[in-house]
Amino acid sequence: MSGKNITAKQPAGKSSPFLSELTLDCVILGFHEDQLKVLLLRWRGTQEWSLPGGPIRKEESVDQAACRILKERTGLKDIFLQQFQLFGDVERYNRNEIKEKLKHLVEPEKWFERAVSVGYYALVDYPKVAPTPDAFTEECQWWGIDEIPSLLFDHNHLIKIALESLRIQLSWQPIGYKLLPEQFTLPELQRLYETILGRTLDPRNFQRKMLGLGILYRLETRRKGGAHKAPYLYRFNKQHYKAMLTKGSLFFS
Amino acid sequence: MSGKNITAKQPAGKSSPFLSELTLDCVILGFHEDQLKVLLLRWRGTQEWSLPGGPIRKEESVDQAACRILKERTGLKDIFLQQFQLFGDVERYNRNEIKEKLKHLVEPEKWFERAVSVGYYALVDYPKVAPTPDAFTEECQWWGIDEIPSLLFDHNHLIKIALESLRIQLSWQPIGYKLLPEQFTLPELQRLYETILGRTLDPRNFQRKMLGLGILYRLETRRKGGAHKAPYLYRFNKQHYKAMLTKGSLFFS
DNA sequence: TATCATTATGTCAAATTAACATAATAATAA
DNA sequence: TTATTATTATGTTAATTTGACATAATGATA
Repeated sequence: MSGKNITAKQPAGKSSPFLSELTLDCVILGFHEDQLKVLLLRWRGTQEWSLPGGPIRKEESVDQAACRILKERTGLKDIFLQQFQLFGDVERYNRNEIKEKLKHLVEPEKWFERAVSVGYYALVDYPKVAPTPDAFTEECQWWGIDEIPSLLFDHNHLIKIALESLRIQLSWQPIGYKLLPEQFTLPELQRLYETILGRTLDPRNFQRKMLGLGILYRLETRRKGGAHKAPYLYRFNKQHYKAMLTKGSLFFS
Repeated sequence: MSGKNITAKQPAGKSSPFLSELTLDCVILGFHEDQLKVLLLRWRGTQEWSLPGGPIRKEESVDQAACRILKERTGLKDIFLQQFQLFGDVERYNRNEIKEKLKHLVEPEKWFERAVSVGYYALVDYPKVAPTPDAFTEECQWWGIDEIPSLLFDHNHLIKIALESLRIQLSWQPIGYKLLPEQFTLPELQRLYETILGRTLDPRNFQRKMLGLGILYRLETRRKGGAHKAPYLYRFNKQHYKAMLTKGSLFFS
């Protein structure tokens, strides 16, 4: 979210003609029960939700800030994090409507005049996350991507753009497995792709394409437990992935 | 570039733990004599070059700032502008080596402690540009993309990333024509693609693919003047392009 | 009117994609 | 123990797209 900096000292540029505030917002995505989930925070004493986020420290790079925020909210590190866009509309942050909702937490005159925010999305393994609120919030919770309420700031828009970026990147790079545990079955991976892309895929074609990439390694073991044929387990194979990257493939011959 | 704000009032966050400075850098690309060109500025009294850019005004959105900077340096508006990345390394901006080079222009203690910069690239029609320096610079000039000197800040890196983004976008969307005049021939377009992608393309396959997109409109007239067969002129067709966009096309069936 | 440089164009083989149905099997119920 | 159920694993064929390839046409100039 873009609110954690609201206790910071008075905005710098009070006398400057230039804006000076930058925050970072994180669209943390998980996959659970065949549904994409996003981690949201509820602000103290309100029913208002927003994305996790906050300002960037002077001694850390923007990427490091994204890692830090992710770590603080989920307990996870070494996670796939992708910067996807800077959101720079003039009125995205400092709006009376928002200040009114949060006035018991922040005196309206303490707000920065403006804050621009850089969006990152993270792909995490759902059960590994320990959702943790920050100083301004009292609840940190997964929300189904189709059940998200109206959020503070421009965070509904941010999530929308994050998903569009994810879909595009997913068509280029096999990053889907990052939302799954280390070992997963092909049907699980397929359901994940279907969820993100929003349409069904043919299992035979999916398998051919996915295995054809040569980046998945089939294990000896199968996943047992269902009342049906036990599926093979797979793991992502970093070696093969690197080999694939060198090839490259695009629009023109 | 990230230097225009150096005369702004003292950095805000002097007492804040959070960074507060944001600038914008613009990779303005043109195409001339079968070469990609980028517009660079030479700083007053130095041989140091950088990208055009500057801080963002409080009353303008980040996109608007990009338009403004582009307009100021080239005289052009309504141009293809694409945000491609935020550059947020801690030491990208405030480095002794840079301050030393520009100390006759800016007192070293006047520099912001840190500035993060958002990169945009612009695709312009080369002959339409009127290169214009800003307050800190005395020369504004096109440079061949392969002849760029060592630039201030992280601008060499910025250009590299801009080109990578452009190549990727070019494989998705037929944006190449934006670097050409309103009317152009297929061989011209092909040479442009070859230049950006860095490899030769087969003219028959290129034509088939490009015309197959249905977004080019062949004019009656041909371009005369060369000692050879006169090529047809084409124009981009916005109608067809929109139709194409709705289709979508990706990795999975 | 011959020459030169460049443009315009078509075919075929190979690779990729889309569409489609059935046999295998782990768990559970009968 | 056997049958049932739900799900997984897998192969073929036609359609489409891609890659590789060479020649005839023509505007300007000599």
